Amino acid sequence: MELIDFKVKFEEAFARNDSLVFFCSCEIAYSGRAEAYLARGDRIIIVKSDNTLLVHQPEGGMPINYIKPGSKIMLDELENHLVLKAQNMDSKDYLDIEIFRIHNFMSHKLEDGMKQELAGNEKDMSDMIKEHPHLISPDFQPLSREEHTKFGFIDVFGHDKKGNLVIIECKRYTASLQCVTQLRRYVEKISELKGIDIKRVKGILASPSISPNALDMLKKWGFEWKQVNPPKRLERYNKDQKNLSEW
Amino acid sequence: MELIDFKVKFEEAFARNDSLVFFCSCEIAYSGRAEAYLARGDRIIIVKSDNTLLVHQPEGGMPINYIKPGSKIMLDELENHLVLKAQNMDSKDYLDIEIFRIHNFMSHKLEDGMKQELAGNEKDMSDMIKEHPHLISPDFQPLSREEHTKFGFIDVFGHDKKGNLVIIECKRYTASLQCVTQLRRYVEKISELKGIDIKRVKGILASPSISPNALDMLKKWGFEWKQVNPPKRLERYNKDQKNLSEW
DNA sequence: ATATAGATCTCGTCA
DNA sequence: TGACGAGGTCTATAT
Repeated sequence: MELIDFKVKFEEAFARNDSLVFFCSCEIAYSGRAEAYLARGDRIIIVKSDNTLLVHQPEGGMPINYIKPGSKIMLDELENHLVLKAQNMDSKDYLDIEIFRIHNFMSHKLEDGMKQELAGNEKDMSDMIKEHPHLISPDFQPLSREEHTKFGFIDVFGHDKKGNLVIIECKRYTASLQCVTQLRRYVEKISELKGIDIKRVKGILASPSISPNALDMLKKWGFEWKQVNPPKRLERYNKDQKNLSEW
Repeated sequence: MELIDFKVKFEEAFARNDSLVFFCSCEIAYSGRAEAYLARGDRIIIVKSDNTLLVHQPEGGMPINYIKPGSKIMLDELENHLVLKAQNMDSKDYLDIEIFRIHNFMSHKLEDGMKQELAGNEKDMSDMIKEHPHLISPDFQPLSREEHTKFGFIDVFGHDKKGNLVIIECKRYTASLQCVTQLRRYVEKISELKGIDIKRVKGILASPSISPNALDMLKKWGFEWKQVNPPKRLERYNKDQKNLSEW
């Protein structure tokens, strides 16, 4: 496709507020929170109806460049090529795409107001622990599942039969050193805020697995690890789907 | 475009190992590290030559669904619609896209082996501090900029004129509570590993700004904050670009 | 607006 | 391969 034809089509589609995608050979400069340069090559460029811009290379899961929703986008014509400029004033990001050749272009008005339902995140996991406290120990009595309170962002909070406070930090993946320091910070904060001897505040890390160093540090600080797997509410639905398709 | 025509084009392009993009009306189920369901709507679907699959809604910067590079992808024909299935065995992720209508389709073999050059990341910042230690204090004498050693992943390591060890943690953005606990962990580890009184190990957090709570905790633990902005090597190049375009 | 932490985080790097 | 931390992280939530 000739650049000049592309320019017309781009501007028509952009004016209609279509979503548009094109394949091109381009060179890219980014300036904003960092500075970046990407030499010439073939890329997939997406401009959404909310003025999000994404640049993908032909391999890899992440965009190599992007500019956030609500940016200013304009296509300028230079002597022998085009420059697609995107600027986001909020984040102070600037992206310049010098376009030398267009391989393909397409645009369409897309209609979609759906939101994804998701299960198996950390919130679901802390809900599960509060509902089934025996997953932690027969001794554990949950009081609340607080997210954002003045006491901190504790996942599950409760006590044991000896009258100790119990703070549980959930992780849906292998717990790392960072998770242990997070738990430590909460235990110290609660002890300080409630004026309770830190020996009476028990910290428990609940996760499907834990790294060796994290476990060392956890024990060193007198905390416990309890193996808990995150819940998957929709699993059966998907199993059915898969079984169906296998036949 | 008819579904049956799309199926032919998709399979031809997929066999050629093209990158391909299409707009469609679809319904999506995901099962893997979590479980998700997305009701019918118009989306942008990208299949890359490395068998990455991305699903974008017409608004927003992030993909609503995706499957990592190296997945198995197949397009099945059902009674009145198609199902695009993507499976990644490594990450145990399964994505089923039920396709009811195709709005547009395009494919092309894309050639790109370029890597992006990026400046202004945390590594650049720690390099800058090692080169210009006065950014921290006239007292600071850097010894090394280690990344991954047995002592931890300390950004800049050195000493002051009183013979104290100095550990610097750099952050290119506003430092949070987490950054302080990270610094604390490094200071404790170094003190322990080198058998040095923890009072002789100074922790310094270098960042453009710091949250009030993080600063409180930092002071409480006897650490210091030093305001340092991350470097931007290519800034002038981009400034020139911008000036150019403004004329 | 800022602060805080999760994420189907992803990605690089090193032991 | 697992562990660890950065990221132009992004996004959601609460203050």
